[in-house]
Amino acid sequence: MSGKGRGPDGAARARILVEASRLFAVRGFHGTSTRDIAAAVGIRQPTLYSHFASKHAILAALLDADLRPAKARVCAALDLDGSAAARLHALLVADVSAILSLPYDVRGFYNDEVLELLELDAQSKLRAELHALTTSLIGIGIEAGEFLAEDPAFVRGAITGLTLQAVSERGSQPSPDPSRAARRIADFVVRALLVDPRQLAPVQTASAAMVRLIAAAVP
Amino acid sequence: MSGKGRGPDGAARARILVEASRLFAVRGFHGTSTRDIAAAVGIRQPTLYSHFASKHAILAALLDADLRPAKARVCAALDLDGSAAARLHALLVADVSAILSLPYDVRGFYNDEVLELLELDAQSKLRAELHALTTSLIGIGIEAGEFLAEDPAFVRGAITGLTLQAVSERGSQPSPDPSRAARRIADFVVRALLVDPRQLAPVQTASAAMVRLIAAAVP
DNA sequence: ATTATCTATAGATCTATAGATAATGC
DNA sequence: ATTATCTATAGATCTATAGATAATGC
Repeated sequence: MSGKGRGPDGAARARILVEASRLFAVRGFHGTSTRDIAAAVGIRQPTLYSHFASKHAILAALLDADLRPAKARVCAALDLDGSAAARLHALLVADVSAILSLPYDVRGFYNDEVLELLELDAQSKLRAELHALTTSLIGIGIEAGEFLAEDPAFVRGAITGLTLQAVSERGSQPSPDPSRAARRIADFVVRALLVDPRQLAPVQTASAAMVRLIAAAVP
Repeated sequence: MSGKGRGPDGAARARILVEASRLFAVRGFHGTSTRDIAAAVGIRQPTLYSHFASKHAILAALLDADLRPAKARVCAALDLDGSAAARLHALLVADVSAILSLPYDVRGFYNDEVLELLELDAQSKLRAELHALTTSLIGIGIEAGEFLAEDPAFVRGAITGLTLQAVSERGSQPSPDPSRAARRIADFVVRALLVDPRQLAPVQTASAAMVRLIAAAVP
């Protein structure tokens, strides 16, 4: 299985994605060469092109692995019955848990700069949809009088920062207890938004069941 | 003054920093070539090297312009008398106002990846000191019973995310009203941390005078 | 005389392709 | 027979240096 041997189908591709995500996280997309990725995987540089059409295609595959399930989750949260606070809480728990459980180091994904690459139009559009759907859920909470009237885009910035912090602490290993870090973030955000912070406990209770529904909605 | 003319002393250097910051923000450090920077400034690529020893030196100068005053501010906030809540609030107002007033697009600065470059050891160390000082102020507030016992590093992640959001909304133009956005961020963070959210109003009052003291402490 | 700018270019990358080789499956 | 891997390399960059030129200051 060493030397010029072939690995099982798809295994090389999976390893390329894992190692590329780590390198992109530490040095950035442009700061990582295809030689760097190949060296981390233990293959020669041109062999990457048997698995991906281009370096951009590696990044696109990584972004899709993050964004596609995220879109399914936010759509599920918007379709649920219940208060906006409970749904936002459940969405955050499900989102952060899922991100911390990915086999990839996602620190490099939350960098708008990489999406500016023209070759990533589809991922850029998906990210914009995600942002719009998330802010609409925050807006529903504001209109219902559950949340303080903060700018939803501003709140989303805080969520992104908290998520990145959790992802950075985890480093490149999947988190041992993703849901603990996820609940902490969800609690922090919802408590900061609630008009009446004493509602946090009932919101947490309602959220728990919703988390499972949201997770089940991901293909 | 066009063609092969010389500009006033230091003007070219200042323009290089402004344009480089915009390009680094949009495409990242490694995604921006020295040709790109020169083209944005309107000079030839090798002329950059009359003003900076290397491409890294441009980034180092930009990071210093952000980090050095930030360190002076956090030291000033730690030296002030008063509650941790008021001092943290004032520090956030002063910090975010200063960042939004810089002539640079700082979106690319908050990317840990660029600091991994070995040539930026000094800036990396300065950033680490800043983080330690900020988290110590949060820790003081927790020990005093003013703040909920959130992990300070986690709170710092939220602050970073909120700041980046404000910086992204501003784009590459200095903000018309930096202190408004700054107060919004400070209010959000302090309200989320306070054990008793009704303390926000007195904290805001105490903060206002402190903001001036912190700003005056920057060389 | 000084120096900011220019042209020209060395030397080191980096992405991607072409075609050979060897391991597996039928 | 298929295909994952390899070696070799084309062609396009990219950073930085060398040395010429022209604008300013004394």
